Amino acid sequence: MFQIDFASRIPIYEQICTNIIKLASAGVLKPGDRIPAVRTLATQLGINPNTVAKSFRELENRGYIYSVVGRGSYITEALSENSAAKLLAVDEFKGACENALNFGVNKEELIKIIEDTFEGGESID
Amino acid sequence: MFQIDFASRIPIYEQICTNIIKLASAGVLKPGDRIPAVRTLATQLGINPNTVAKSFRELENRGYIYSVVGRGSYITEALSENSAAKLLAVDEFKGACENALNFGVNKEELIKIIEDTFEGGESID
Amino acid sequence: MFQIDFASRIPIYEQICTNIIKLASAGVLKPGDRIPAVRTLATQLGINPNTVAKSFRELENRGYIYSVVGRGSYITEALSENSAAKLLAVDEFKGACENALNFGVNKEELIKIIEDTFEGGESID
Amino acid sequence: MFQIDFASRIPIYEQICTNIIKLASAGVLKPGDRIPAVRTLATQLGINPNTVAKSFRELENRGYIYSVVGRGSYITEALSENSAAKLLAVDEFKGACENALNFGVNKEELIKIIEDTFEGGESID
DNA sequence: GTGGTCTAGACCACA
DNA sequence: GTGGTCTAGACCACT
Repeated sequence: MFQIDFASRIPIYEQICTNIIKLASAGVLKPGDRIPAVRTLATQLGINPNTVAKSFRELENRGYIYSVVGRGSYITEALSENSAAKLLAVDEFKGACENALNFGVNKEELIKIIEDTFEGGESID
Repeated sequence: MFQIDFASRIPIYEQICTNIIKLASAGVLKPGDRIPAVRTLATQLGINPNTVAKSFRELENRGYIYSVVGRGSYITEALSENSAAKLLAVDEFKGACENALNFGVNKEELIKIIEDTFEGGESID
Repeated sequence: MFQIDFASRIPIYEQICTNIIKLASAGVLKPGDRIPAVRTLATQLGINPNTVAKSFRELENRGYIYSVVGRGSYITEALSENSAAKLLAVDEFKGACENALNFGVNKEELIKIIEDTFEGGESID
Repeated sequence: MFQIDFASRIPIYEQICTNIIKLASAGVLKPGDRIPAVRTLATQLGINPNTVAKSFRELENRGYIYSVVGRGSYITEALSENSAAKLLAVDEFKGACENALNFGVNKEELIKIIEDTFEGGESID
């Protein structure tokens, strides 16, 4: 299904969340689809079931999946092909934003970049 | 000089790093400038000197300051007001911006994120 | 695993770094291998866990190991038996050798230095 | 006379020692020459006289200079043009030697390099 | 006085 | 159990 980067500092449970979102962005997982059982996925990835369970709990909290006892976990409408990619893009944008702030780029500069981007982008269509 | 947010999940030593980078990016600290002594800053911020020392070590590893025993710590050229790091941050921001545009995030959403970021981050005062 | 020379002027944390590098260069530790936990090693060596943690952080900065919370620390590819670092060390040695020759240091003197170095350093046992 | 690198981690007093040895290697300072007074040199270099005094003490301990109260410090025969360069070369060689040891280069390899170097080098003459 | 090293504790998130 | 962060002390070499 996907791989865990054990060398990464990003918690495994978070990598699982991101990967499921990515699979949804790619259209591999669609709303209503059943995702693998906790134990199955844990075995596949070679990690502790508790860790997988934690990521499912996290995804459920965010409203991206819902779990039914005894049946499994399912993708919700909130994690459709387009919304998933959008979520990742927004996350990346947030990170870049904070980074820019730290290096003293001022707000106006950033807003100008946004406006340039949107102007250029919209005229292409 | 700046304030530490003890309620934040971001480690104190990292907050110190970020704040020094911000001060340099804002032009308050210039290359060659001496930054306050470990113990002095620790007292000012109301934290343990070891924590301050840790952030100085971190900044030194990143090449932003250099420390000399018996003399103090100094800002390097790498941390000038218009450093390469700043340009990189702007570039990354541009990329994230385009990506967000491609995935249909609208302009207002992005501007809101910027405003949230700058609100939370601007504790330099 | 190895011994710390408490009488040495070389910081303990640096001795740990060096010893791990030596073990890896000797092929005892291979890329992917897990190194002992901070607390375990600290107990074995009879030192404070913080000191061990510091050396692990240092090794991680140099790219020789990577640490993951909850899992442990692992040797990276950069620290393989025939790593680039080793080749670099050999190159540096060659340069120093030629330089010594140019300044009239005689062969016996150099060989004596080598023997002194290897005598002091070979506490891997 | 020479410059101090304040950004370097090498203690200033040691930089002074090395620089005086270098000047002797270059033939600028010859045995019997008087080296500048502690206070003069301190002012020139922009450092504390205590630091200069310490390096002079160090050089005197190594037998490279001798100081006469009220008259100044003088280069000894031990620091002649050739011997000085040799000392530096030996120091560099020692460092390279330790480094090679750390990366698991074995003694025989190093000795082979030395022999190759001396073979190649002596036939050039 | 400066930063660097080390110890002996504590609490946290993650697995 | 793992590593990461933080505090409160101490001693050291260097300026």
